[in-house]
Amino acid sequence: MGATKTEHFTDQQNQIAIIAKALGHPARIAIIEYLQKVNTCICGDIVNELPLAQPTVSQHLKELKNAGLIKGNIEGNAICYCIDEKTFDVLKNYFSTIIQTVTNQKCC
Amino acid sequence: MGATKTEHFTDQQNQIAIIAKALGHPARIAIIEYLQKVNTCICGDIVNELPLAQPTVSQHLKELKNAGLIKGNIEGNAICYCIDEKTFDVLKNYFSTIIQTVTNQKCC
DNA sequence: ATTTTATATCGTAATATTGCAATATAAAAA
DNA sequence: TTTTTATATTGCAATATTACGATATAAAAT
Repeated sequence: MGATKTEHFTDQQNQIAIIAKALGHPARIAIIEYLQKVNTCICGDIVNELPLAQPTVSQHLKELKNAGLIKGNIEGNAICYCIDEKTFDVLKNYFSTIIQTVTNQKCC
Repeated sequence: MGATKTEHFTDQQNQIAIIAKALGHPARIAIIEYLQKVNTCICGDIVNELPLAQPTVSQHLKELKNAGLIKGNIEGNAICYCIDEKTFDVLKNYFSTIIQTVTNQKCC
């Protein structure tokens, strides 16, 4: 026990959960908001924006990248990061569908 | 070390992270999808829908409720659960803004 | 009153996450 | 070529999450 029982759920359920989980930390939200604010890919500079040590930031960036929320291109000795909208679109559409279905719910 | 440094981030960043985190588990996504499917509040019945023991489901329901994603009303000896769209709206709008900002990004 | 049904809480083991110092890597600058 | 700069990886301690058996609670049914 202790580990998530992913095998009991559908691929789509697991995929949505993985994306949501990656966004489930304020440092990672702060990274996304920074990339949104500068509105371009950023080479370097992310570590200085956050109140966390460099290895910690690197780890958070890796998780966002694994979930498909950001893209990273090597650019010399720096790495250019930017938001990958496609994955945000997946989430947005998923939530939109839920909201639409539920809006006229005959509920308590 | 080990604990999330919430105090370094804004209230909004923490709030979005808390909601996303609550959705970051396939069992909780499955619960949301079940509530969406039946399209009404459900009294009882959720435990039988999931491949997890009753205390585990109860715990997941509590987390969804704490994050504001579902509402629960006591109805006799059962509890009626349903989706709380307001919180999904918060997320949807948040992601919509990100997507809009980023769509014309001059990126790598 | 007792039993059943639905749900919550407690305790705890297994596992995962968070954060960082130390170190590694690899390109750029000197 | 040495140093600097940017980032990743490793290893580990602190903490959090996941899952569930056992047990508690409380209303409904008998």
